[in-house]
Amino acid sequence: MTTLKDVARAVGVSVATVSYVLTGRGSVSKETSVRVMAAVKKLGYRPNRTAQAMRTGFTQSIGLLLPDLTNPFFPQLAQKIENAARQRDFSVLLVDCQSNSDTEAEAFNLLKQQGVDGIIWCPASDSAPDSIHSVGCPVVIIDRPISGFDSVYSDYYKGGRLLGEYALSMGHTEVGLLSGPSHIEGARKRRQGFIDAVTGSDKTLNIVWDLEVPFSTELTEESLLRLTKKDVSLIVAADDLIAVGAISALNEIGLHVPEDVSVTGFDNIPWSTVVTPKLTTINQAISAMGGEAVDILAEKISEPSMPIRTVLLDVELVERHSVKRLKA
Amino acid sequence: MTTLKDVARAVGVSVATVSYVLTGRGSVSKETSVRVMAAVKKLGYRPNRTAQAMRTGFTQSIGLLLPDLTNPFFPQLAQKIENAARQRDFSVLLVDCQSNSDTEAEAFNLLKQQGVDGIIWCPASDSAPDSIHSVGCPVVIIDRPISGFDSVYSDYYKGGRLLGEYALSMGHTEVGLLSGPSHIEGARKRRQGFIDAVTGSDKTLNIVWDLEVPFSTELTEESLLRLTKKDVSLIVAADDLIAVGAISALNEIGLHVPEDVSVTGFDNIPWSTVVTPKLTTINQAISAMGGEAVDILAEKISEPSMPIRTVLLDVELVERHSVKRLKA
DNA sequence: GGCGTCAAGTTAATCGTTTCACTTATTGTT
DNA sequence: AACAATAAGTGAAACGATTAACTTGACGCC
Repeated sequence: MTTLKDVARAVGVSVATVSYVLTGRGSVSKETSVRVMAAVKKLGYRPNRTAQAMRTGFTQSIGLLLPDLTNPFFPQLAQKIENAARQRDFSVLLVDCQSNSDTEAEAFNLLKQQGVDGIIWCPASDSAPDSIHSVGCPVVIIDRPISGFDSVYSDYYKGGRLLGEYALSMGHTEVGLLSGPSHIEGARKRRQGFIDAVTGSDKTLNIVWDLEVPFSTELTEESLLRLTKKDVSLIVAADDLIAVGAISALNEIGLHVPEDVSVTGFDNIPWSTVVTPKLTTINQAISAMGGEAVDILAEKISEPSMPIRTVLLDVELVERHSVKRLKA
Repeated sequence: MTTLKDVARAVGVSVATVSYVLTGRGSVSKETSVRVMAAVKKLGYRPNRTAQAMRTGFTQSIGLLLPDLTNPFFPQLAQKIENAARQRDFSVLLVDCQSNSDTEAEAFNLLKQQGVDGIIWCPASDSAPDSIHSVGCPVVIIDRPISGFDSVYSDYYKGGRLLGEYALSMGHTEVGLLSGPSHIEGARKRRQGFIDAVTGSDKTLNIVWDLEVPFSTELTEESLLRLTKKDVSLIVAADDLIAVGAISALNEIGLHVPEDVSVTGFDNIPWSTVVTPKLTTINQAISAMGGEAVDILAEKISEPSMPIRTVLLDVELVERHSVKRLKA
């Protein structure tokens, strides 16, 4: 590795001068400046980030703490975040805690130890571990809001409403809910949005059952059993993973989607276009989510006194082929 | 952040002594050792990795350079690698180059600058950029071998053969190949394995067409056109993504899998069980791949003179429902 | 001519560890 | 009793950058 010293020696000036040229801070003549830059280029010098970090306290890296990369929602997010971060000259330290809350709590200590300048965190549940309070760097929360932190997430409530209005408009009257984990606010909001949209004096939609299942293609025993009763015309799943699991389970018992029963999802993950039938779902602005998170974090890093912000991203219904129209 | 100095002051010894206790290197009495450990615990001291890196030259972090996280094969791998690395007390710096070779080349400079101790790299193509030669840390290549580097990848050739033998055993005689990019060795090997298994004096299988398509669900115009000709009973796709794309395209033109035409994949990504029909494919030992890669890299980091190794992982056919038996 | 001002550099301290070289006290050996 | 060997610990240099404080010389102004 070439160091400042090497460059300084090559040009015949002190390391301070080279540093001043590079940071553009001191007062250096145009001529030396040019000579320094030439040497920098020639030697392929790049500042040692470790040494910079030692001196400045900033590592130019951020932590990305995710619950589970095998949930296809997260890789997309991770890609966007990594790219946005790199554009701003930040590296990304990845931690996948596999939805284990102990690992998650320990991750904060780990990231702190590595000296990250900030953390983008998608919580595995609705609460923050104690370790977050001693982390000493900005944290922005993504996808699953926790109060007291900067956060960026989609308008789940609106998504739920959109689905409710759609169900109504397609003439469904008997529906089953495969709600996500109630300890996750996003899941609760989706459910509430749907319920608020379909209940009221003049509404005719009947929620026949409402079951809590994890965000996974593996449904619970109870919900699997419920599917066999054929007492609903539409199943509203809390996310696409659940929807896909439901479609599989329905096929297994000889029920076709959407002919026999309709299904909706949430998230618009890539899977939703490869299953049969293609899934009607709610699209989240993942790219914007990643970009916003990085923007906010970067701002907070350079200006820690910034007030806490919450950015709510708009969602939209994407209609595909998993819902049957019952009446005109 | 608590520093060594704080601990030293609390105990009433020099920083050197504390450091010796922590690293277990110097000669320290049992008693002081105990007192130091107590203070470390009480103050919640953790060595500053940046400072350690400055002194030792090791950052305890590795780079993970991937082509594209939206290909569902990679998140699985990334998760395994991150976990294996963390177990060994390494952090993971993620770079997703989105299959852009300039970004990929620049990533090596970036990772070098961040001071990673080693790099796990899945190349976007068959060749290494120049920047890799000046990176100055071990690199292990994963999934897509390049000669001259430590590498771990699956036995693609065997996978191809397995598929060929299976095709034969199921009585298919007219098959079409959706081969992957010919600039990727893994794709060439799969194809060759298949061809070697089905050609020979006593073999009756006929390769009607053989088209090159990218590793993606988006097929090329040419291959789409070919699908409409209905001149094959089996389509052998170079990976699951292509297989899924083919199934979609076939459905679009009113052909059913496997009744009208059979399809096989390769990789056994999670998608392969959610499509209809579930995909018959080749399973790769992803967890082992990640684990081995980290093991080899860690060894090479602590002992750079280790000889170059190649580990070939076994694959297996997983039979699901996308291939129809033509004759007993 | 003396003084202040400014530009262009340099010197050296600093960040938190690790580790080499050193000191001091204690023990063992003859 | 003298001396070496060892245990237990300290002091300070080093890693590579940034930056405050300082030096030097040139210039302008009265």
